[in-house]
Amino acid sequence: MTAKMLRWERRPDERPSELLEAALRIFAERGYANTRLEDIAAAVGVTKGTIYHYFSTKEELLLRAVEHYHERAFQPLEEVLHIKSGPVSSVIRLYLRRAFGQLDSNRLSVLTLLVHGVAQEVPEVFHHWLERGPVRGWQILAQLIERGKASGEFRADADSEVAARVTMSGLVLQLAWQQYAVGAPSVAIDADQLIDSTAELLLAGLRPSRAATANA
Amino acid sequence: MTAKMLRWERRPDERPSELLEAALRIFAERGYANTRLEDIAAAVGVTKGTIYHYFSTKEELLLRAVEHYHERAFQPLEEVLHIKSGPVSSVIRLYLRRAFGQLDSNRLSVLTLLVHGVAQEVPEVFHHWLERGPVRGWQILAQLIERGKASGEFRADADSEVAARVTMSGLVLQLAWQQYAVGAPSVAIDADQLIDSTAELLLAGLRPSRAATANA
DNA sequence: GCGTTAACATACTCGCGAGTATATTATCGA
DNA sequence: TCGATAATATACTCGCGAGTATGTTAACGC
Repeated sequence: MTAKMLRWERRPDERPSELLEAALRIFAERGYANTRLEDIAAAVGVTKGTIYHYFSTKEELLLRAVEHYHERAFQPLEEVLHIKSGPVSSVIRLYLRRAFGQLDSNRLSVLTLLVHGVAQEVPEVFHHWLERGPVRGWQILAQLIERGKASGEFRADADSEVAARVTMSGLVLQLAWQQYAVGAPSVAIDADQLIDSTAELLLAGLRPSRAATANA
Repeated sequence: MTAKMLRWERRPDERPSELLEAALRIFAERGYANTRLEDIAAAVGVTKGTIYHYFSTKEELLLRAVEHYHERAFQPLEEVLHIKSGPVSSVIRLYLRRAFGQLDSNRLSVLTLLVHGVAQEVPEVFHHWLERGPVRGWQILAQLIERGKASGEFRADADSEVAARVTMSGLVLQLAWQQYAVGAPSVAIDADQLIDSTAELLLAGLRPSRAATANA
């Protein structure tokens, strides 16, 4: 047994992302203002000073944490744009399930609440999140709808921009609120039902009516 | 000219609502954490001590301010449930316009961002807002959709719960984000187009398909 | 092995704002 | 008109946590 044990390690490469992930998690749990940098440091096993070695301010830490999350989150989503076979409806169903299904929607919800919380305090973070997150999200869906319009699968007079926006943000908000289902029972709903029903409603709204088809 | 002018008035009846309205406005502008009670007091022409004469804590002030807003906001919305003539579609269009149209959606957006900001700090306020605001909002719409299903105007297999939820929260979030259109230009959109297109998309999604009608 | 320095820790400052204790004064009732 | 007291102002406390200044040590290059 070594009398003098190694008390801490140098981890210049892993530290930053360790800190970013802990930061996002704890910020989301307790809120930005209620989280002390010491808490984040402790969660990683270091102290506050270390944070300031890598990040200049609490605000920057948050911004970088959000960036760090978006980097990974959007890869599987943008993939669906490469699917060219089969009806667009199926691609849309797949897209919505990938974006909001499974466990990761948990993080997404929590991040949504977090950034809204700092919208007035740190608007830059909120803007950044808006552009890299939701806007990208609905632009992908809008593209898919446009494709369906071009192929005749969807009504030509459908407003794809609005349809994409409302669908995506509706799901985002509903799922975010699920975090608070305890304490507000009337908010709770099954996530899969929410996603699937929404997809079907959207597709039904986009499908050409019989009348319009007859005209063509 | 009176040598000794009246420097302040006693207004035991008006003060509370004056304070509540100023509080909601300033909280929304600057965020809950960034707002000092002294600022709210100053906006009304009093000092911090006066606030503590009427409200026991900053948290209570926020809660009461949200309540105070909801009291007035939902009256015109619940009225539409009494409209029994004409197609349900028209009632739904009217409802969405009343809920989100005009200037008051401004307040609604700002309030939405505000309460999300305190979701982790002061969950009670958030829960309260959720139940009295959004939940009530989508329950009204769900009722209308159910009525349309009963009358055969809408598809019998439509998921009115999910349709109402996603439509309402989608609009809420989109309109809330409009507050930040400056600084994030790709978010900006015309509010009326947003509301009208959403209404048409929803109604198109609810209308029976020709096939289903033929079966009946 | 042995400086050197980057990666950490430790110990402070410092301002801010919620809450409180206390002083002042407007106004009502008798 | 004169207490009495509710409505307001004033002046403080006090804890908290971001940021900083300065130590300490792990690990790499030579």
